[in-house]
Amino acid sequence: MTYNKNKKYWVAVDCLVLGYDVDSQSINVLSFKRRVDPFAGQWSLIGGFVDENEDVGHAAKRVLEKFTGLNDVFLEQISTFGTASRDPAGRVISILYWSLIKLDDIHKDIVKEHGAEWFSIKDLPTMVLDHSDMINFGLDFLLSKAKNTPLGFELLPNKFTLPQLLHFYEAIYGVDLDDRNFRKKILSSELLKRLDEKDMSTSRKGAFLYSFNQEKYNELLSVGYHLELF
Amino acid sequence: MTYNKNKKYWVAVDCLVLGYDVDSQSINVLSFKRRVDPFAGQWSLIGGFVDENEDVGHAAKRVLEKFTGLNDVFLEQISTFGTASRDPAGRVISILYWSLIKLDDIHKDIVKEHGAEWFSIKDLPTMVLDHSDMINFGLDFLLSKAKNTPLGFELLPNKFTLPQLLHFYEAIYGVDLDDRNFRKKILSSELLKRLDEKDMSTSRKGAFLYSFNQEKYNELLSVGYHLELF
DNA sequence: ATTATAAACGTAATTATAACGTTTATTTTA
DNA sequence: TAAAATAAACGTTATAATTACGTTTATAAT
Repeated sequence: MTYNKNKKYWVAVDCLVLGYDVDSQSINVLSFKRRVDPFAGQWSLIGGFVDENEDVGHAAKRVLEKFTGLNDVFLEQISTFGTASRDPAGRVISILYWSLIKLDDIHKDIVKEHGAEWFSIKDLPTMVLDHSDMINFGLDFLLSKAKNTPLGFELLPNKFTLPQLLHFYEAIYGVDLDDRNFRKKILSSELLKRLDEKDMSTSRKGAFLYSFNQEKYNELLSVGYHLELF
Repeated sequence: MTYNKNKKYWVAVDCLVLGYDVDSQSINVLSFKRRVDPFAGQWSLIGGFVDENEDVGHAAKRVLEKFTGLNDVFLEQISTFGTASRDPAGRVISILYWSLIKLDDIHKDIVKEHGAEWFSIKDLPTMVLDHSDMINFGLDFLLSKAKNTPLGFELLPNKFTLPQLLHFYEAIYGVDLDDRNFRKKILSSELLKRLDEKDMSTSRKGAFLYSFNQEKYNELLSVGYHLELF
């Protein structure tokens, strides 16, 4: 065979699952206890090897569903880690994906059933192999991409309040935003739809719930619109 | 060995080399005639297999230098292509890098020596395997990233004129920009340094040459600056 | 000296942003 | 049941940025 003089390596996918907790206003990373040796028992991202005749994107979906029960959620390839020494047990090239999920109760339950644990990014455990590098890469990527894409809406509940949205940006960028100006800017884009429903959990007055209008956003994109959220 | 039940695959790097021709105002892709079977003789991006004990980033550098003679140029990983059927000759996962280069005379000569050919993106040949997908991915990536990063300066000569910079953005986004407003916006950022030197090649008056101030940009970045070029 | 012309500069109207103060809707409690 | 408390929502004004234009300038060729 033509390529035979070249070496072959194991190819894995790892998936950085990020969630945002509206109450504590923190970004959380989903971690599992690694099951395979070496380093079984250490904290790890979810991952697995790419099967024969399996597209790498399919492997990522399969791994995500296997460990979390989640499918039909945001899942995207972000980078490939392939230093020669990244895994002392053998040459493994790992393709990193990320999944941004809405931390509502359903997801919390599903994840608990599968034996996972959420860690705030302010309080991460020591991770196996280069998984800390993967997390750092993903968080940098989040910060740079959330400025001009509607990534934040993948992490917030489908129905969210303007104060929640504001606090999300304040949390990830570590700044204080003026609520009056934020409100004006975000509403002027007309990408949010105000619902006839209020969240009464954090104030006496209650805060109107909004949903993100993905169709409108796609429409605007197709005519050259450039979003600027922060 | 722990991982032994899993299959191994060939892992390659491919490199999308992009150049911008100031005169024809077109983005060009560097192509080579593929040397290995199957499909030897078809147009291809430059690429090669990852060596044993070699970091994948190193493989990309090695491949770029081998085919173009270029080193110390912009080189970045952008995506990994890993559908099971992408290469009929075997399971190969390919990590795509891109290199943005300045099409000055030195580069033109070096590249010619190595038997490459430049194609305008408006007139690309049929490419081998999924290399057309790779090109499309890279071009989309360029458009989305050039809006808020100084990527354009990797593609322009070290010394460029404001009309050249203007035409670059007009070319890649396919729009007409107002030169007076463009000038004002770009100069207000103070990221360009005007040199005491003019390019006399396109007008009697001559156009001042500018250079991009990378240090100033890094400095601004570190205090939360967000560039918005288009 | 005059002409041609790309490059550079200027201005006024409009729009967006920043930095503030005020009002409202609701629950709790006095 | 009126008053207090307070997050949420709304409003205003000054400043800065953007847009849409017109005008001047530096140089080589005639």
